Amino acid sequence: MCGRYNVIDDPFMQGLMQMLEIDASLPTQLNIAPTESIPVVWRDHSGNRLSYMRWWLVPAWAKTVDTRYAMFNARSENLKKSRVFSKPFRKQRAIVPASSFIEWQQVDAGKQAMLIEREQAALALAAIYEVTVIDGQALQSCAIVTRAAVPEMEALHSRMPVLLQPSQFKLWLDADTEIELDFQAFTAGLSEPLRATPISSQVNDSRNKSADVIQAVAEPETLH
DNA sequence: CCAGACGTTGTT
DNA sequence: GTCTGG
DNA sequence: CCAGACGTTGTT
DNA sequence: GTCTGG
Repeated sequence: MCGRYNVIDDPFMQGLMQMLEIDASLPTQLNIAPTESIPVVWRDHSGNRLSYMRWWLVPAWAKTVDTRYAMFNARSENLKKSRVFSKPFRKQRAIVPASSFIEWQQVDAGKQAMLIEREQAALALAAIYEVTVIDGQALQSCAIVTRAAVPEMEALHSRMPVLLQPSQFKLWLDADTEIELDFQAFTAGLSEPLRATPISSQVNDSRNKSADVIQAVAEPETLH
């Protein structure tokens, strides 16, 4: 999973942007949902670049934008064989900077939203992007790559976004490098603990962009 | 060879 | 139940 | 991802 | 763009 996340303009995010060699800060965006426009770091011959892309990948051949298929995530296990994902996986890999992401944990009472974050750093989510000509206009769109949850997170949810370490940034963004399905980040354990905080159900409504959406409703738990 | 169709995730 | 919008 | 809307015919 | 069918 990874169907909702946050960007917060704080020192952790600024530090991540610096590591990504992007000379810009990202404005705070809370409760970002699929189909919204999100900041994405990708690489071309001139170096790393920042673009805003539609968070819902549009296939290269599509003539229109639609949401019939769930393309805001891309399973890492399927990147190579999928007709939609194979070219982006080979040549169009990207990083989505995130302060935290949201998981809904199934509990007896229903679903509890959990905010997942690192304690002392922002997150680099692995992504792929595509460029599609729609009505004569080039549209950039992207999907966040997912993987099986690490054991520490399984109780919360069975899937999670692929988290990249700074040492992997260059390799992942380099279009000339071939990445295989056994890429470390698809299967690695946690390099640092994650913190999971139960938050208000106000986050459920993607139209709610107020600070209330990251309000804790119980004590955080450290996953390690 | 060309024509024409094709795309997905997470959850139950 | 299924599709659309954010 | 979740929330919220969604339907039809025959007739004027 | 890439695969399948003829």
